[in-house]
This record gives sequence, C-alpha cells and structure tokens, in this order.
Amino acid sequence: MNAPAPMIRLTTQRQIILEELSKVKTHPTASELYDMVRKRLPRIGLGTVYRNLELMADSGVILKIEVGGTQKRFDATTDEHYHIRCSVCGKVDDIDVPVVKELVAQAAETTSYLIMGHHVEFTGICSTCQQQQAQ
Amino acid sequence: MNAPAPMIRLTTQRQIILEELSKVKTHPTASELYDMVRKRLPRIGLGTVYRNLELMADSGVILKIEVGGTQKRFDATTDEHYHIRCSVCGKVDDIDVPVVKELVAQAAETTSYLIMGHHVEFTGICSTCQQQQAQ
DNA sequence: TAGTTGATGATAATTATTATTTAATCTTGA
DNA sequence: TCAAGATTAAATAATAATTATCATCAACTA
Repeated sequence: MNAPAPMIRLTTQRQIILEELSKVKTHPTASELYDMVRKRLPRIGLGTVYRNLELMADSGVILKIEVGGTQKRFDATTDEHYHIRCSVCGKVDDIDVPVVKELVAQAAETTSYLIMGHHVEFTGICSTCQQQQAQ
Repeated sequence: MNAPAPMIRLTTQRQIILEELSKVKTHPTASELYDMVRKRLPRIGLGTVYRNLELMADSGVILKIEVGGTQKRFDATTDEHYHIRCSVCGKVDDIDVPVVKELVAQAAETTSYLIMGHHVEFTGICSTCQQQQAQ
C-alpha cells in the first residue's frame, strides 16, 4: 500500500500560469503574473495564481525568490543563479555572475547555523530608469 | 544662502529606538523593536517606530535589510557585512564571511544596470531550531 | 511670548497574502 | 454512463505588515 500519491492535476490554469512565467526573463510578482494570465484566462482568480505559484514552488517546479522589496517574486528557472533588483522601479532580473560555491563553506566555519544555501542580490538602477533620471 | 538644512531633531523616542537597536546583535523587525522600546516608553506608537526607522535608514544612520521573509529588519551596524537567516524561526544574524568586493565588478561587466551594491544572504537553521527539531 | 514648524500617538487605510467557503470539474469503479 | 468521492477553482473573508492621515503637543524662532 503506497501512500495515496497526492497527484497534482495539470489544469489549464496551472499550465497557463507556468507558460506565462516561463515567457519572461524578469521575475514577476503574483499580481503581475495575474495580469499576464488574465489576458488569456479573463475569469481566473488572484487566489488561484497565489495558490498555484506556492504549490509549484513547494514541489520545485519553479523558484520563489524572496529578495528585497515587499513582494515575493517567482522564477521559472530553477538552477542556481543570482539576481539584480532596480532600486527605482523594483524590477528583478537574472544576472550572469558565476555562483561562488566557496561562500557556503566559508560561512559554515564561522556559524552555528546549519547552512542550507545562499543568495546574492545586487542592487542598482536599470537602464530604463537611468534614462528617465538623466532627463 | 544655504538651503535650509532640514535638521532632524533628536527626540527621546529616536534616541531610545536607536539605543535599543544598537543593543542587540540580531536584526529586529519594526514590531520587535516596538516591544523593546515600549518597556522604556510605554506610550510610544507603532507608527513612530516605523517612521523613525525609515528616517534613520534614509539618512544612513542605520541599515534597512530587506532580505527574505515578509518583514523588513533593521541593523545598527552600517559597515558592509553579510547575514544569515533561519528558515524555521526567521531570525537574522550577522555572519563573519569576508565581503567579496569583486562581485560588483563582475556584475558590472554583464549588465546594463548601474550597480550600487550587493548583499549576500545565507539561509540555514539556527542552533535553537536544530535542537528543537532533533527532539 | 506668539506663531510656525515638526513630531508624536491614535487611528484609519492600503497592500500583499493566506484561509475559507461554495461550486464546478475530474476520476474511477459499479 | 452514472454516481460518489476527490480535487480544483472562483469568490470572498480574514490576516499581517506597513503606510497615511490627522488632531494635538512640544520645540524652536522671530
């Protein structure tokens, strides 16, 4: 007797949420994603977006990135990489800086925490906001 | 004619908020700090704590650390250093890992953002939570 | 000392998220 | 195919964290 596999159904809503998230290189918040998905599924509820993002993050299909700013953001790419956040508009992008694996080892030496991982977040001003400030 | 210096008054509330924040090595949230400050100033308002933390962070007296987790946290130490957050209880501590200055240079090469800084956040389980889980 | 400005405390409003409820949809076995 | 049961969705309510508003009070200035 196997534990009754909880078996997650691939519903239209889930499929489209995942598709829309995979489309973009930035990392939308739940409500940004809600706006994107609504263009294809106008009757979807915001709760559905939240619930399914949370579900997919728990099962490892997507990444929940809790970086600076007040809102959680989501990422369809799950390999380890770093992010940069615009301090003006709050947008979050991937940044192509090699992951520094040694950091975790270094940290382990100086702390009583059991280390699970690390994340680097750069802050800066994106090109759009730079142009707007230059005016 | 100098621009009229906005002159920030050092009120009792501000003084005590800063004192309490400086006392601890962890990085309290606004409402944790509110509880601490209330022991000395029982009639202080939560809004005052929020307002002044924000003010002091803007003027560089303290550091606002917006890392993972839902709440903002504050730090009386403003020199550059990294943090570790317990994924069980949410507590945030300093961690004594040397700052990797090269990261900013590396990032600058691969992005169109104007880079302002970076921050490393480790996640792990603090010793208290480790013991509780072991039971 | 009167008037102006800035700060506080109380409270209301907002924002982001999570939980609950009800209804719809899918799955499976008779 | 149909009914029973499970899963999901949408709508809505509830909660948590933060920010805004505002009447009042205190501090500084002319």
